[in-house]
Amino acid sequence: MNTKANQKKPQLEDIAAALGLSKSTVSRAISGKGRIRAETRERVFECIKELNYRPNMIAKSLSEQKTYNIGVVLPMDSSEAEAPFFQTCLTGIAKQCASSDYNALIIGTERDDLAQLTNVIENRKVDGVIVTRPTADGSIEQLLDSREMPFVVIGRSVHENSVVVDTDHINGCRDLTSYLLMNNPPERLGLILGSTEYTVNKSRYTGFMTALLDKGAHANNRIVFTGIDSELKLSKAVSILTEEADCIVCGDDMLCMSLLARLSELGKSVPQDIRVASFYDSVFLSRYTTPITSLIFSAAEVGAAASSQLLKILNGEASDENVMLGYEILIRRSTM
Amino acid sequence: MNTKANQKKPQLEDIAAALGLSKSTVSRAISGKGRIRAETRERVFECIKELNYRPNMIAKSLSEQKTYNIGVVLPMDSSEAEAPFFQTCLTGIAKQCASSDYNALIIGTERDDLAQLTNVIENRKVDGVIVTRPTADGSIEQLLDSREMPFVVIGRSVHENSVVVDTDHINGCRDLTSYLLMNNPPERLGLILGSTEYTVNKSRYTGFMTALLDKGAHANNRIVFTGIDSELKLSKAVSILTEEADCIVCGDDMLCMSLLARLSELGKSVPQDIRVASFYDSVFLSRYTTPITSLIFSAAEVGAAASSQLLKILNGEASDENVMLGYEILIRRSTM
DNA sequence: GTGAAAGCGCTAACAG
DNA sequence: CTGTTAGCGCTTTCAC
Repeated sequence: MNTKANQKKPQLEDIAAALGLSKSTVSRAISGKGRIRAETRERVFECIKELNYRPNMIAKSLSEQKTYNIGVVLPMDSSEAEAPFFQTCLTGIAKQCASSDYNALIIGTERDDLAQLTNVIENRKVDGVIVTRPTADGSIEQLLDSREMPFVVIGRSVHENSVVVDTDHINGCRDLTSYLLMNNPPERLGLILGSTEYTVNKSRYTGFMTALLDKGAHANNRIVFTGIDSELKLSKAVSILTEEADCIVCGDDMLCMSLLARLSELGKSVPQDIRVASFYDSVFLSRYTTPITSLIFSAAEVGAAASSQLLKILNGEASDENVMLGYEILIRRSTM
Repeated sequence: MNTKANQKKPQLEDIAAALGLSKSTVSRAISGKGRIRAETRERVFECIKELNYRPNMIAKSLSEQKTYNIGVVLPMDSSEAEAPFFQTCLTGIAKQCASSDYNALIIGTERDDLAQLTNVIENRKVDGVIVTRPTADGSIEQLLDSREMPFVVIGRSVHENSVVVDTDHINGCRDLTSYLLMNNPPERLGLILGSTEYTVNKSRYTGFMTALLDKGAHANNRIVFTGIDSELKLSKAVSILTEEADCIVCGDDMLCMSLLARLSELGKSVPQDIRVASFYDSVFLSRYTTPITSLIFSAAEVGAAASSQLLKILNGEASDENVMLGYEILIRRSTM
């Protein structure tokens, strides 16, 4: 019961001494690498518990040239900083990392400012990186690739060597659009998509267009808007849409929320005057006055899957395969 | 121009050799500690640039027993995972850290599950911690304190030795409530606050009550609800509020959003039938159909201030003083 | 003002 | 199967 005194953190050497073994034997017992007698391992584990030993990760890091951290590239532009997707995604990443003794380290990017990323790479603070929102120019992946930093991209990447984890946005958006075209088909179906800077919006566009093709219809270009990345553009788009569309699909939750606010200002009500659906759901839309029909998928699962892939790569389990996750479509009042 | 070949990362030794100096001298030149001739330092810096040297942070860590990481304790309960405050706050933290060669490492907590935090502490992955949402039992701070991990708390803490960075919620909520009581005073002012688990909600309650006291009024307890932490409780509260209140103040943006959805279901319109204000603003409310009057402050600034304080503490600049940040009140249509 | 050498705590050959 | 010995790359006494 003298555990209260001598509170110095025990290290490999201490437990080796206590057992009359050498550091390396203890190290092997812990790592499970190399030959070791089962009984010895038992004794080591017991002792570890008794002395409450925890390895010093920094020393381990230096020796193994690994940090046991993965970087998470997150958009920090004020326009995106509040988007629920990234936060929820981070939840999944953190949880998955925790189950492998890894931790998630934040890397903020603003527009094309990759300073934080560059620093993290140069300071060797992470073993790998998850890119949560790839951009159209692939600059993030390019940087990562040139520095030989393993990475996984969430969403479609323009970069060739990327391992990708994504929701099937193309088919998802196609299905949602098809649904709209089937049931009580709108006369004039409009679309609003966010910045063309982000690859996900290209997938969404493709899905939308494919659904139209399937139906033998074609888009009314006057009411199909892409690259809506400012309130001004949105404003212009909405003023046309309210006149000429009877149903609008939005690229994501944030955009949809803005759209809904505009519609309300103009005295248009959903779904009576105009129906609305969204290609991404979040609490913004599920709790909206009129719950919004939307494509729904778990950002947390996406994050977890991305971590899982990255960790496999880092462990040499060469799983450089892409992962495509599912989705559901939730029909809510906004399109009834 | 032979920089392309020999792409091994240079280290202290290399630049020492190139200059005919010793590692220790170079180290001193970089750190600025100890005596060193100005000219020597110049030469070292030049060489560093030329060879594009970056110190190995892991080695530095081991030697200095520092990680150059700070942990950010973030709620990951599904109920909070989408709350904009934390994400925006993280933005500020990351930015501030980046400017000091530090990085932010995510620590998720769910309810009273402090497993991730415990692991991070035991694995010595961070030098200090920022707690973004202190709970009523002070368990996080207690753990941190017992492990002698420096930390800063965002929001009021029940723990004595905490350094606190906070918005002045008490006065903020008092001012907002006072405003409501002054201009076109409601007959029956209701309140809805979130979980009593979180200290911030206590501050808000205090502010609300103080405003009533100031006015010589007292609360109508039938329409003052605290501890609303589930849809069920909210539902019950709302059914009473719609009958008995003509103006409602909400604890935060998430709660307010839920309230607004309920009101809408019940056919009540804001502000005609009932006025609504919120003790915290976010994109949820500013872009709502009817923009909501609310207390507004910069989560990013809060995060930045917290990092800044923590970094000072870590640098021994013993700034264990609390920081209280300002706020504004934004009057919007919901209370007109 | 500068250099030599001893760590920081762990892992990984290489011997035995 | 286990012990010995070198590192990993930087910081930091302690001499000179």
